[in-house]
Amino acid sequence: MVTVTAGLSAGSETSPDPTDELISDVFARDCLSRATLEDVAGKWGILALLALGEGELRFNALRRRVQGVSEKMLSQTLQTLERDGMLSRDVITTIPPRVQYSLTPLGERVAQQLRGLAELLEGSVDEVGAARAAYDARALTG
Amino acid sequence: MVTVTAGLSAGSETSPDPTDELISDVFARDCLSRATLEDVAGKWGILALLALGEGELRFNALRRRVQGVSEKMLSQTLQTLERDGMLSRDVITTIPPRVQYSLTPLGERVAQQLRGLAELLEGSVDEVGAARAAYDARALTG
DNA sequence: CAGCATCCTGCTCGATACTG
DNA sequence: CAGTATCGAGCAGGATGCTG
Repeated sequence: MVTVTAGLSAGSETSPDPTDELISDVFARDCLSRATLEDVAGKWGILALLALGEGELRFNALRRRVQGVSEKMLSQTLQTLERDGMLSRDVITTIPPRVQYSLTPLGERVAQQLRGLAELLEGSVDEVGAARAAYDARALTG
Repeated sequence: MVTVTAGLSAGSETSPDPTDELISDVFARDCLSRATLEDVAGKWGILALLALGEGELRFNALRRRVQGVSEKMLSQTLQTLERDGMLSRDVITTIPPRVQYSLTPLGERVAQQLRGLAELLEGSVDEVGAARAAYDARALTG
């Protein structure tokens, strides 16, 4: 795996694997793909993207959908995701003001991946619950 | 969407949608699926699962693969994922001691989803980079 | 309604040192 | 090698109040 992180070839670059077409690597500390992964997969990022995957929403509707998120964190999360090109923010200057959030094509693709993950986990609650119970029982008995 | 979080039916449960077979919901604050989502999608959780998706690894090998993770955080992350039934920890009592980490079937399924996400993002670095540049330029010019 | 600014808490995380 | 224990800094994140 090539781990060049800024698109620049290192002085001693030797093309280790010609079949490898990716120049970005989520395992590399300073790679943009890893930073994006953290934005997208963060606690609130996932839920915001999943919610918008169901259709565009206004700020407070989003806030109600993503239970437990504070105004501050939702605002912050949305700004980060907008900066990463995952969603677009459309201001309708009326009184009262309205702001519609919707996914970009890139955001849609990411949301689709996240949906798969969320559905898998929602369908595995029993399995996870059993695993936790077994683990905790083990911890008690040694 | 039914948002029962513990498999218990609320007193006023009215079966809002008969076609909905899921009883867990990642959007619900206290649902186990959401907790699991946070464990799995956390900063280090994703990378640990992705690394193990390439094959079983020992502690320090995992630590080298997941660049930037501290000993403490890796240990903590692995414990959480083991508790959730995503991976298994096999101790080989030799001197020096060896511990092999490998994915469970559930972990494999989760890792597969994460791989799709990671590959998508690795392939979108240019798009994300451009989006960030545009966003930052906007912020400067007002 | 859709936010930003401010303050403040506490939990996350990294560094360091020690154990089997 | 594979961790655990402890400590301290810093950032995540909640509460509150204000603006357009």
